Amino acid sequence: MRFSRMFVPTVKEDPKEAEVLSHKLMIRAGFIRRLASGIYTWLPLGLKSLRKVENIVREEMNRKGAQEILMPFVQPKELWEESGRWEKYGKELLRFFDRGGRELCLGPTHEEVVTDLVRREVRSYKELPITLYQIQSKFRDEIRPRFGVMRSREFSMKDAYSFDVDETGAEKSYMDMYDAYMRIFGRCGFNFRPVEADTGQIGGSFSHEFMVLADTGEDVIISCGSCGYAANLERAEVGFVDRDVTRTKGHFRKVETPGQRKVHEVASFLGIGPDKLVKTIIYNTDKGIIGVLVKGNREINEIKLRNLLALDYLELADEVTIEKVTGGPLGFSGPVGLDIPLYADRDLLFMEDFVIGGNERDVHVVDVNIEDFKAEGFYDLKIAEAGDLCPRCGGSHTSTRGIEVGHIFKLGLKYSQAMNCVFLDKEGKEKHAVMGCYGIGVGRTVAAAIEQGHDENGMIMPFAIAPFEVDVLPVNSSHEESMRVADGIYGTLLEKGADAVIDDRSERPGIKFKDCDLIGIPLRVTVGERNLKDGFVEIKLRTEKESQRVRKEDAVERVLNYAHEFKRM
RNA sequence: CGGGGCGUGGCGCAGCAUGGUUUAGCGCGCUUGCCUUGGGAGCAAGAGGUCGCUGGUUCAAAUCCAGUCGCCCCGACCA
Repeated sequence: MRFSRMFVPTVKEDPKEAEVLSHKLMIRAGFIRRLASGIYTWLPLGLKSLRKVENIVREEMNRKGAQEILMPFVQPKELWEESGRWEKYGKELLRFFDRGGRELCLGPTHEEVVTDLVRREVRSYKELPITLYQIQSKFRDEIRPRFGVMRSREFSMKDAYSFDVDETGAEKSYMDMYDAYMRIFGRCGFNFRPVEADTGQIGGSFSHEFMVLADTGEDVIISCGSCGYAANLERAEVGFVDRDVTRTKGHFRKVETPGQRKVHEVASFLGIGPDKLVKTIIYNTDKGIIGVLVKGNREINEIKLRNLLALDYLELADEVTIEKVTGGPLGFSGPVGLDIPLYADRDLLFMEDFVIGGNERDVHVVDVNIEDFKAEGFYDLKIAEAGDLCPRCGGSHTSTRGIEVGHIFKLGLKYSQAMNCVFLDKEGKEKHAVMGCYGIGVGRTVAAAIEQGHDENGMIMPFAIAPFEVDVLPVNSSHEESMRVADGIYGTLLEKGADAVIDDRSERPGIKFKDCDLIGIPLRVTVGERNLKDGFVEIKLRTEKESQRVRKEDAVERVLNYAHEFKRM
């Protein structure tokens, strides 16, 4: 490609609309432009990167025997009613009518369509297992789109669906996808981690998210420094060591705490640390009102709570409810004397003489122990933090931020049952297919690469997904010999299969250098009069500060060597 | 959906509290010419804005008021 002919609208100043780095850089480097909130056009450079990610995904999907299809973006209401999601999906599902009055939606995902396809066409166990995938636009009417293509409403996603005859097969399909994902994100050049994720209402035995590690990531990952344990914040378990605690029952007493509601207020009022307090949180659930106890300096993990009690509905109780149940106002609840089921975090087992609310205004109770009230049980109910114990090996948790680029999970029979996707097994009996589904946010993957690789000059794209591999840059385009040599190198690189661009614009060198850095092209061949006099050109890696002088005849080979090295990584 | 903010040439902003000397300005970008070519040059001459939209107040509105649309941020929500 000749730079002078390319549509690359780079911008010097940060766009007002962007907050996060990848978003700013993608706009500045001419990768994307916004059309409406959460809706973006991919410009040539961005699209090149996007396609490179897609191709890696395709190759690795195909390697595992998954087969590419392309399903419709617009889907009929009826299918969604069958799965029950027309009701459940909520406002993220964009619905509309066609001229005939038929109700449709824009596909936010394709379980319904693919299940419908397979149930129509697959009759026998002999046709299974099968994994189908597509790379398609999705639409989710996000409440608040943000961060450019990181969380947009219209976005490109690879979604794969596996159908198996039984659990064992489904697990094999799952592991195949797990492997494929490891290869995909490895090839993209990411520093990433698969982490255990919550399976949510979907159920199923396991699920993994693939997280690209980046300080600016939206998600928090908890991982163990000693063993391989890693999980997202929703899921991360906290280990514990059993130890004896000597406790005295029944020596608690009330104290006046006028106006002190919040943990830190009570703590500083009483002159103690917040970890000497126990918070009593009242929830409204589909199984009635419950109380949850957790150490004052920790937060309740509502996902764990939901899972523990198999709750469909869970919401903090309002003040009126709290007063009715506890007899005291918000901020003064405590377990002693409460007549609702109480679930306590395991921390309480190892606390002595702690402080709780007194269930009346301006009163707390000190020197309380777990024997002083009745809890249903003690469980892992808090949000994990760095420093907590690993549940597997007793090591220590660390916390990292990450960007979720892939998510795989076992669906089990959820859709095959709801939509009657059956086949005949060896015995001629009708069985439901066991399903799995596997997503990769393709656009988000490009953004993640930028979040992970950048400096003050712009993107530092991984070789495998950079829009170009090498930029041949004649310093002065009006200098004939420079242009001739640059053209020669560029032409040979193309012949040898490198994805090269030549910056033949008659811009001043500063502009060309800046653009090259901004776009994040991994390799640069600078052809300047100064070095050319002695028969030299320069090769510079985007990641390095200094460039190297090489004989102009050797330039192509050197570039190809680097390219070869990068590809092996 | 709640809270906050913004909307002025392509981009980034000033002007608006106190309406009128502003012919609506600045930086970047753009066009033409000269000059220049190792990190977003310089000089000169230009093009480009009914100040988001609608209505109102007023002799007079970018500026005040109301409505409306769009966008951004925080929160709630979320396969």
